[in-house]
Amino acid sequence: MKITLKDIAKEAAVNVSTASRALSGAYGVHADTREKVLAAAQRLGYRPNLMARGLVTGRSHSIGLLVSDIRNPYFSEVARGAEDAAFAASFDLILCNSDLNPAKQIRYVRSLLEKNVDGILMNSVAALSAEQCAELAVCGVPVTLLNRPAGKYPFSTVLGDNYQGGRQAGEYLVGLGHRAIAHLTGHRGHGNFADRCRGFLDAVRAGEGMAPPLVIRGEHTLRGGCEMARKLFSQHPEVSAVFAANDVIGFGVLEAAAEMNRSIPDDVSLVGFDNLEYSALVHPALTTIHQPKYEIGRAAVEILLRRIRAGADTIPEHQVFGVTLIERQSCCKRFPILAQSEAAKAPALEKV
Amino acid sequence: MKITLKDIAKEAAVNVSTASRALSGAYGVHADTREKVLAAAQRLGYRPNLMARGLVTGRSHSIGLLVSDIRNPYFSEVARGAEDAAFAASFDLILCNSDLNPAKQIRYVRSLLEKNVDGILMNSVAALSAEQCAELAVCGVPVTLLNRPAGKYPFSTVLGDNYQGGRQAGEYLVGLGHRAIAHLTGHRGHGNFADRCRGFLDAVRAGEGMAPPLVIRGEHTLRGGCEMARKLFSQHPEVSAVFAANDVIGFGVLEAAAEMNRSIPDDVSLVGFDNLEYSALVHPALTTIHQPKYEIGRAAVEILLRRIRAGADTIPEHQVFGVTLIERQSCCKRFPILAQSEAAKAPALEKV
DNA sequence: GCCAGTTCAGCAAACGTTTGCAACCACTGA
DNA sequence: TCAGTGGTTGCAAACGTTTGCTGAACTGGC
Repeated sequence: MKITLKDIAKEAAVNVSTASRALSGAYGVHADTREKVLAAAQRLGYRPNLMARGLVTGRSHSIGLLVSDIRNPYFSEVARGAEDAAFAASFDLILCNSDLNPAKQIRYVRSLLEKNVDGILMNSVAALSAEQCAELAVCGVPVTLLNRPAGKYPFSTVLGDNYQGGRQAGEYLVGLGHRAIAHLTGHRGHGNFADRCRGFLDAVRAGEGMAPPLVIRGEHTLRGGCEMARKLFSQHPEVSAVFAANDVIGFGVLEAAAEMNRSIPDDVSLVGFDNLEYSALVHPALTTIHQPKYEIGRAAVEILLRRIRAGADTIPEHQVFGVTLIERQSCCKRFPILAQSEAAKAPALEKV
Repeated sequence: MKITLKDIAKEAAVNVSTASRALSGAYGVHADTREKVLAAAQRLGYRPNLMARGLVTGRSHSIGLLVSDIRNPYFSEVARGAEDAAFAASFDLILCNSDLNPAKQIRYVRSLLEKNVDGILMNSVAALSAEQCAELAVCGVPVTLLNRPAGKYPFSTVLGDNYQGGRQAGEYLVGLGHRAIAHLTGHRGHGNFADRCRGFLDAVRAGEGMAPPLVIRGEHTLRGGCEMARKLFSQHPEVSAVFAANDVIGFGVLEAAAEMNRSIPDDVSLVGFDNLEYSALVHPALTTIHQPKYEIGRAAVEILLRRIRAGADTIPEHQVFGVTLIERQSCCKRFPILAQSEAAKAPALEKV
């Protein structure tokens, strides 16, 4: 039923090898012959079988995309950028949702390798054991990490400038006059969150008359953000500003604030990180650090493709994207005098 | 470098064919032999090459997922459900973003067929020409449509109950006392939108003393919703309730309302469709028709898998999921007397 | 008219599996 | 003893490509 190279070779009265060369546009086939073959292929509606081709070339023209959850709008935006870049290079993208579960991650990686993907794009290797990382490092296909530092492994990386973003958020809140600021973030071990936190702390510590910054850790989800904010609002009423390590956590803060009748921005100012599409729609619209998510996805596959073409043993490439603060309605100024008096009477905050 | 079946056959001192049978668990290989082969495979870290297997079996163990845009939270939720179901069956999912562009769609489909996918999950075939649909219908792999009716083609379908959803929305608004209600929807040709519209119109027409319902069409995006709402608010001040054909359009209405100082729900009530995660977070939280998106994705691949196993020439399967209205803060009651007087003095609305 | 060089086409092996078929062996029952 | 049987294994073809190698045909220079 399916038209193969043999069929079109017969139709064009040439050998399969000649047909193959004609179709691939290889040098060394006569113009007339090529014409004949092309016509035959056209007539019969020939479509090459990529599995057969892949078997001999060792290439599958596909790459794996391993994210924690595609429902996270951060990743769906990254995925779209990645897919567009892949499509442009006629590669295709195999989607995997790992939930950051190491067993699932490694199972996905193995399955991708069995399928002979030409490269792997991964969200994180943080949860993987050292052996698993080592397995990944020597698996024979290039790997690039999305928004995570590579550590000591030979992976390429593409990141937003998390340190600078954290710093911008901190400086902005300090500049607004806030003196008691909290940071709501994920559990330890997320490289990008760690950098955001460092930037934030550096900015706050550089401020004048600041209460020591408070860092609360929890799930980096809406639910987690909500829980952290509840705790914060009830235990630390002196805090007048919050930096959420991502917008989704920030949405949770909004929810908790509504629940507990704390007005944002009047009672507490809030800045997020990522600038998701929905951050402009929530109430109040979220002031946040913009990360070029689509571009990160696109750059990640471009780097991957370069390495695929160059051979897997080339040195990894690293790209970091600048970030910018987007001012919306979730922050307001705090009068210095009030801030100072509050900071003075504030109890000692948990030091990080 | 890569370990093949031949290597483990040599290691276990048997023939490749025996090794193959042992590993596939086929009947007819002695327990001792199987043990030996399994041990060898384990020792050498054997991983089968799925392209080679696919070449002979004709199966790739992968399915294509063709959506308009994965950034649309509706589709990322569906995609997650689909991927989970595929993963459970050790199939994998190739992600394609078509933007509903027919040329892109057909290019994706061809590319998927070249890769020998075992089935295709598609968002829509509405934009495809008759020939393109026919090509798809006879392509040799089963196709299931997501949230779109199949028309006359032999595709399976999985949908939310769009008619009932539209009807529920309409009845709810009528029950609240609204007498002049508008519907903001996408352009003609979207089967699911058409059903929502029909349900809505039936509900409104069944109401007492209703102004003829107004239907406005535009892009089914946030931007489109915003534009339609601007037009609506300025040209039809008598309208006291809006049914948006999906939540994203509804978000646009929210934006336009904020811009034009129309309060939702005090001036106009709004109900959406889909119940996206963010619909609970916008302000005011959106009353909407809930569709089980994750389950739709999962059911779609389960249907697809059943058809793959049964053979492509089996008859298509259709599944429709119930929908429910989720009451939040975007609607309020309208006093009948006021509604009637307004309906009375309302100019004739555009009839659809 | 001959030879070297170039262009083009075909042959066949290879990629790593699965699977139909044949061969072998050890029994069993007559 | 021997045919028949059933369980186990091996041989080889097949899947649809790509590609190195060989050789034929043609070209042009002497």
